[in-house]
Amino acid sequence: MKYSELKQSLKNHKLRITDCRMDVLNYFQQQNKALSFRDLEDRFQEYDRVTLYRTLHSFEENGLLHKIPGDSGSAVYGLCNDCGVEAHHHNHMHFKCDTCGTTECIDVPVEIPAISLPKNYKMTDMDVIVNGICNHCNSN
Amino acid sequence: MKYSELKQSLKNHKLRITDCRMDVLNYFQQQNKALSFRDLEDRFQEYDRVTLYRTLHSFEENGLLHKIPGDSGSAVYGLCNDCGVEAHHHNHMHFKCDTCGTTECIDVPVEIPAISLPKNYKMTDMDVIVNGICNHCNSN
DNA sequence: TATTACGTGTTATTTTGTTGCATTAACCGT
DNA sequence: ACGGTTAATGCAACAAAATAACACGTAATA
Repeated sequence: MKYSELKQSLKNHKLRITDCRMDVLNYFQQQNKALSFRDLEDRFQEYDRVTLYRTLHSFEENGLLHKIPGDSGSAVYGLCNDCGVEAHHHNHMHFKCDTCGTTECIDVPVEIPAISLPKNYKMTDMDVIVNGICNHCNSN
Repeated sequence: MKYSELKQSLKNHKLRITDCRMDVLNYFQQQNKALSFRDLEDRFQEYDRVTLYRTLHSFEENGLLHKIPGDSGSAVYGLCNDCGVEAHHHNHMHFKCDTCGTTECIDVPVEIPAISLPKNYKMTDMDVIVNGICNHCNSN
């Protein structure tokens, strides 16, 4: 992704352009998978841990990243596609590979099935996490 | 739930009967919702932190509890209904209330919809987390 | 380019999770 | 009921993850 596009992406989400943010955003774009704080820490030793935490938080705050539910303990983040500063729309699902551990956002819109919730419950949103074998691991 | 039933439940999952385990299991039964380590730590100050960690782990190991995916960072656990020592069967879904933050296991079997995964992906399991307003918060 | 508001690095602190070891308690057979 | 074996507990130390405070530097705007 081009430098100018990254910059525009940050601007669109009302974030100032800084070295750290450009690098982190670029890394997410390149990797095209969900990343944890740990991943960033390993990759960007030139930036302070605290700065990386703040980068993730500001990205999440401004709709550039979304937290992906997982039972691993530490949070994992994925790029948002069409999220504005205010509202998130995540009609996609998440796929976690049992073999390599990678989590991806799959752009198959989730057909919300006719889930009959108990009386007086109201659904506003839904997360679907599919576990299995990803295309990469499956071809080995 | 009666003392003898709690005891039997522990035995069924090949766990020794101890004060801590009885109390924790009883608490899960009473609360009837997902609990975090933090919840236990607050409730049971008479037990050492380490013991509570180990209690959660042994319960999970032996199919008494299951970890529930969440984006909160720290893990949350829910009671298993029909899990044996070896295999977990979680065809139920999880509901997290936006208002009170409570996570519950809803015993509505999840009809796995016809999700068309991309080529070469293979699904083995699926987690569904529904966000919304729970029955309690909805009636206020 | 000067001002302002925000981002960064540093340090310190808090919270969270783990490991090793000595003591205690539960289980099982007799 | 007793005694031996094995597992659970508490304690202390440690390690890792996350947050807070503050001084300094830098991006945006006019």
